[in-house]
Amino acid sequence: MAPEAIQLSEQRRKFQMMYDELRTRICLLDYAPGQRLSEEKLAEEFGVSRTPLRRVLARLESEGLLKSVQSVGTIVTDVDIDELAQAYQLRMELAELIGRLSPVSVTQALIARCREILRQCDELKRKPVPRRFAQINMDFLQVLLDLTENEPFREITERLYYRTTRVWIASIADMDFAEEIRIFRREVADVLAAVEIGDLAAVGHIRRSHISMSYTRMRLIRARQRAQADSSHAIS
Amino acid sequence: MAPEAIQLSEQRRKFQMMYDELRTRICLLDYAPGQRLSEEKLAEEFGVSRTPLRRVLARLESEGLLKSVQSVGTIVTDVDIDELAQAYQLRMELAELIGRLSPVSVTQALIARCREILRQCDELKRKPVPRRFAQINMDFLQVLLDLTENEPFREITERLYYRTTRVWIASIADMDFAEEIRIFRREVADVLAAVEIGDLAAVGHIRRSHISMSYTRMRLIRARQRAQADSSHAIS
DNA sequence: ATTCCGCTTGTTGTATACAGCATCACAGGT
DNA sequence: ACCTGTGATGCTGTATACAACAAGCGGAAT
Repeated sequence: MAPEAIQLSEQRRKFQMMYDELRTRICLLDYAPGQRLSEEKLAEEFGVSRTPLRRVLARLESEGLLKSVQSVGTIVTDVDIDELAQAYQLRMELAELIGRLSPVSVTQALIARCREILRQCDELKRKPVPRRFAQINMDFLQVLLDLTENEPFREITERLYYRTTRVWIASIADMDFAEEIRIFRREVADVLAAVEIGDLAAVGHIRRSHISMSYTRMRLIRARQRAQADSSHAIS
Repeated sequence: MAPEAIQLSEQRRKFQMMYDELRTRICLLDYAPGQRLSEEKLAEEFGVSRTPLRRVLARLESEGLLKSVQSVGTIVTDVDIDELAQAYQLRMELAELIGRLSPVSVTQALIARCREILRQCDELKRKPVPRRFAQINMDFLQVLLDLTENEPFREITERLYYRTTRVWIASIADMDFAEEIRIFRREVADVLAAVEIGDLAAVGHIRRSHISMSYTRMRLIRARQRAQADSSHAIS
C-alpha cells in the first residue's frame, strides 16, 4: 500500500531542492563570488517566504559558500588562497581513505555509471563547454562517494569538494581546455579499471594523485595569471 | 581607539553563545538522548524570540545532534552503533593527519595548557565526577586542535568529536572510572612529551592509538551491558 | 470490555510586519 | 572642485501571529 521509496516530508523535499539548486548555482559560478543575492527574490522564485529560504541560506553559510551581512546582503563568498591550499591538502589525505573506510562491494550499476561518465567525457570533447565539464566532474564525485558506505566520510568529502570546486572551475577557463578534459577522462578510466577489479585502495591512490596534480596545475595557472596582470599594470 | 580584539557583531556573539551552550548540554548529557526540547522555553531562557534560536537548532540538526519533527518537537538524537563505528574509524584516520597538515610551531602557552590538563586530571582523581571528566576531555580536544592551523581539518575533527563523544560519556559511568582517568592522564602525558620536543606526527600516532583503544573498551562494556540486560530479563 | 472516532492540546513550520543598520546619493558649504 | 553631513533606500535580523499537523484523551458505539 505504502510506496517502497523513502517518504521525505514535503518540507524536507523543498529544503533539499532549494539547497541543491543554490549550491549548484554557486559552485557552477552562475552566481559569481562577491555577488549579492536577494532573499526576497529567491523566496519569490521558489514560491516560499523568506523564513524557510533563510534556513537554506544559513546552511550554505555554515558550509562557507555564502556569508550574510546585516543590512548589506547575502554575499557569495570567495575562496582565499591559503584556505584553498589547506583544503586541497586535506582532500588529498582523505581521498586515500576511500579504500580503507567501509568500501562497498562493486556492482554492475556502479561500473555502468563510470562508463556513462566516460561517454559524457567523449561527448564533451566534441562540444567543449566549461560548465558542462564542471557538471560531469560533480557527477563523478557522486560515483566516487558511492564507493564507500562510511556516511561521515561521505559528508566530509562532499563538503570539502563543494567548498573548493569553484576555484577549479574558475581556473579551467584559462587552462588548456582540451588537455584538461583528456586528463580527467584518463582519471575516470583509471578509476574504472580499479573499480572493475574491486581494488578500491587503488581508486584512492589514483584520486589522490589527480587531486594533487590538479592543484599544482591550478597554482601554475594562477601564478601565470598574476604575472600577466602585473605586466599589464606595468604597461598601463 | 578601537580594541585590538576581533569584534564579533552582537548577533554572532549571541548565536555562538547559544550554540556552544546547547552543544555542551547535549554532549555532557544534561539533555538525554530522546529528550524533547521546547523552542519556546529555550528562547525565553536566552532572552530571544524563537526565530534566532531556531537558527541555532537548525545548525545543531545539521550536525546530527538534534532532530526537529513537525508538530512533535525538537528531539535530542541518539547515536546508532553502526554510525558510531564508522565515525570512530574515520576519527582514527584523521587523528594521524595532525602531524602532516600545517602543524604549528609549539609555544610555551601550548605546553602550559597541556600541563594544566594534567593538573586537572590529578584533581579529578581525588574527586571523580564523570561530568567533570567529560569537560576536561573536551578541553584537551581544544588543545589538540590548536596544534594545527588547517582550518578545514579543525572543523571536521571537532564535528566528529562532538558527534560521538556522548556515547563515550554514557559509557564511562559503567567503566572502571579510576582506570579510565589513569589511561586518559597517560594520553595527555604522552602527548605533552611529544609536544615538548615538537614531534606532532607522534602526537597523531598517540592520539590514534588511544581513540582505537577507547573504542574497543567501549564496545566491550556495551557487550557486557547487553549480556547483563539479557540475563536479568531471563530472571524476570 | 473494547475499539474507534473526534476533539483538544501542544509543537514545529511559515508568513509577515517591523527594527536596526550600512550604503549611497545629493545638497550645501568651503 | 571637493569635502561633508544628512536623509532616503534597501537589505538582513528579529518578533510575532497564524497554519499545519501529530499525539493523547475521552466518550460513544458495538
